[in-house]
Amino acid sequence: MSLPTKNFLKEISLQTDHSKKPTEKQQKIIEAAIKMFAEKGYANTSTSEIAKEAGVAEGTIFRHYRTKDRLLLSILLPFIKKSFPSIAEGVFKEINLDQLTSFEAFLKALITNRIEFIKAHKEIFRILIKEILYNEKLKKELEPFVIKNILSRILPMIERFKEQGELVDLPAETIMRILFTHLFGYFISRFLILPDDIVQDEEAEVEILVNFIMEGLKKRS
Amino acid sequence: MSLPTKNFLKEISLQTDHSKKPTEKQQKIIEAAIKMFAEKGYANTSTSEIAKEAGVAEGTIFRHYRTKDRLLLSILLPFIKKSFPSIAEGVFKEINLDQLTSFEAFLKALITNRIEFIKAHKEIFRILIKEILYNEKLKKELEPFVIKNILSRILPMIERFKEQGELVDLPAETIMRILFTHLFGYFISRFLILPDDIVQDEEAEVEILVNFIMEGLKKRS
Amino acid sequence: MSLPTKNFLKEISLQTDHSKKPTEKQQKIIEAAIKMFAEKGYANTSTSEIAKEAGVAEGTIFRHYRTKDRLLLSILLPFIKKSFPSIAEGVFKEINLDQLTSFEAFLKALITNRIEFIKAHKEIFRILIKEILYNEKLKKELEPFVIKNILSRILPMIERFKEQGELVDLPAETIMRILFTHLFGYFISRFLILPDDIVQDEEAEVEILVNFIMEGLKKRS
Amino acid sequence: MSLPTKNFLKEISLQTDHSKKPTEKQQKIIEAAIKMFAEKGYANTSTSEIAKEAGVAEGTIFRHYRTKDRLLLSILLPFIKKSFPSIAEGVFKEINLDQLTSFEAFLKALITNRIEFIKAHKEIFRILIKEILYNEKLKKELEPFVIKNILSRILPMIERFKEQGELVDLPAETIMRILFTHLFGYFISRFLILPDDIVQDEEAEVEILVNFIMEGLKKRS
DNA sequence: GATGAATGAGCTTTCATTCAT
DNA sequence: CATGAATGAAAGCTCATTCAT
Repeated sequence: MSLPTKNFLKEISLQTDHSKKPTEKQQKIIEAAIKMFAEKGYANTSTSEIAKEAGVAEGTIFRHYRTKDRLLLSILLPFIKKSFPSIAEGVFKEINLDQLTSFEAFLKALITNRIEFIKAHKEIFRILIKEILYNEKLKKELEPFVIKNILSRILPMIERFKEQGELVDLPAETIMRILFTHLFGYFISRFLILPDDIVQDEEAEVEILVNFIMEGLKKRS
Repeated sequence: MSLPTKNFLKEISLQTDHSKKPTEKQQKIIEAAIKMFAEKGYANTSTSEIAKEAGVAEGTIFRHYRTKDRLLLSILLPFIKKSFPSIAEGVFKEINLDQLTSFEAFLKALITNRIEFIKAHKEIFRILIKEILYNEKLKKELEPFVIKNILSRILPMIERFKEQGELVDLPAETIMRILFTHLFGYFISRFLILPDDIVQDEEAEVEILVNFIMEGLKKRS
Repeated sequence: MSLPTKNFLKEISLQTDHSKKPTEKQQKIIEAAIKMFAEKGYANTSTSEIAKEAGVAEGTIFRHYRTKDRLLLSILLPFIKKSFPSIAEGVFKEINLDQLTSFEAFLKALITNRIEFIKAHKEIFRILIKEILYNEKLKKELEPFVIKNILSRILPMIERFKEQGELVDLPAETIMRILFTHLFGYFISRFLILPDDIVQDEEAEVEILVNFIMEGLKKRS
Repeated sequence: MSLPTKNFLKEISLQTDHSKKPTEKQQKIIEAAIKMFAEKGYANTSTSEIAKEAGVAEGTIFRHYRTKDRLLLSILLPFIKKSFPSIAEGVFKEINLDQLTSFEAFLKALITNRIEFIKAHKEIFRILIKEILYNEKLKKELEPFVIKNILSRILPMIERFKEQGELVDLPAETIMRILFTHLFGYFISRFLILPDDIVQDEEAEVEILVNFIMEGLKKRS
């Protein structure tokens, strides 16, 4: 895949101008593409397969999305915008941060929020992860974007809780990395590798996960 | 990719018949393929690229490996044989299990051992993970193999330590799943997503990781 | 060549679904393929040669016929349907059988009819014969079809004329075989080996041929 | 197939210089090639298949025969020399022509002789016919050779018997063509299309065949 | 806007042939 | 002599993309 633009962020905002409502055919195409990309991966899915699955002519795909690349981006970009940048914002909006007296409460809110989000967009999440891993280019282009949006928001949060004496005495970046490694790893394991319905008691699952991380990160006395 | 055989395990043992020493060119081909598959993924790498990278004619690849599929398997199968089946065996051989009085010690030995193994074959690990995620077929064929080899060995171990009162009072399968999710997730995050040299103090890293998991899994008093 | 189906007869009827009108390019492709297959044989003709001859892109061939195999079948199947099953039917339709008082008259009608048919499709006939000889698989798949359609129609005819005392006292199968051997042999010699225009007086030719066969087969007194 | 020489006849005599006895490996190669060419046709048989069947290395084939073409010729040329040029000679040698008072006796001797010859070299005969039909070039190069050798010998014979009043009053060329068409057609039908062992009583078969032809060709009173 | 025929670049694979050992 | 690794040209085929209708 050769991404059509060098400036990923600009592309995202340009893409936003798609204020026009998608036609019924467009909807069908997107649905078909999501299904097949998630199943077989972008590179293993041909546009003709998508067209057949969507019940449209192959030309129709290109009329709307110009290239296969942009079809992928049309799926991923809205998802990325809704997920990464707001990774904390979403939390912040739904929770009154001031009332979060503990890092544990913050973490629980964050994880619950993200799990729900991924569950609501499971297939697109799968596509994104697969392509990040498979496609060095996409990964590279996403990296600064993620760093800017996630790190910049979470790091201060960590600093604050460190000051409050809630977290282990490690550099904030290290804590960040540990947190990220485990959370991200958890999401991939759970949503890309394990069977779909393995977790039954979601609340208990989050409880364990938070406990897990907290015990690893909380200040040792 | 259409895997050339239905019986993955048989294929593995047949593949062992590599009694003939590989040519110099064969070595070059394998090296080039590993490099490119790890970088761009199997589906995004053409055999002509591999040939060019290896400095051989494209025909030479097919003289030795018959298909692109089998080239991939030639890389993955030896790795799988060395990694999955022995995931605990390796640990058992190097450590005197009887002396492992605690689950923590066992976990530390296991993780250290596997990290070293992956570090020694980082690129092949990347290829394997990428293809497992990207290629539903490979995943499906690997699943029973993994279940048989990993679960059957680790589960008894967990039972034992549960009986010794070291582990949280959850079903062994749940503990297993939690352990797997986090370890696997950790490996993927660390070796496929984060930059190569982010971990400097490996011993401390394992310490944190084990601590992390132990705190989450140990018996709560 | 690996024929795409096991059931030749089914394939034939499926193929009939050619309800869509062929494109102009499709027509060109078929014409070019017929010309080149007849000239050089299927195996010695490359799809790129056909494309060049037809004045289309190579991809166009595969868009319409999926494989080189099916291109060949697209040419042969309609011909087979029109030729073999009706080998006698065509005769029966055009001639009032009841009025055929003699085997000689029947034979003459049959031969005249088939010669005209082959002359009208000389190139396809050549392709078919060549492939039957060259391609064991095609021959095998065609065999039961031919037996069913030809033998079952001609044998009763022979029996009838034997009863009328017109034919030599040999088993009907033997007469059938002799007839077949000579007719088929004649067609191959004439249309595949001898120059195109060697026969000038067609009527005389048939006369000689029928005479030839009749003298060999008629009842000896 | 691109025949390696323009002058077929010269090639034949050059080839004769192979007075050296073939090695055991050469024998194996020739046998394997004959078997596979007869079965699948020249174009559908790869040199590596031949090598495997013969139990030699692929290089060995090329060491002895330089090209795949020449391997084919090594098989066909001796056969052609023994068959076509002597088509009558063989007859002449074995039979005392002067004693042949009738065309029928000549024909019977000729046919019996040729049937035995083909039966002794059935596979090579098949290869030759297949390639003559499949390969326009070979056919073209063989044509003058055949004309020169066959026509020049049989035509005078026909003239002679015509003068003796044994044959129908048609131009000798026409009689020749009819004879050729039927004989050649008969051989192809019998040895390439019908099953191997369909003829049980060979003597009766020849009897019928000769009768067949004679009745067609003999002088009508 | 929607279609699907047409394209051509590029893919995997085959194969006759060469040549160092 | 025999081998088989290596070659590269050409084969059949796929696929994203274009464009006339």
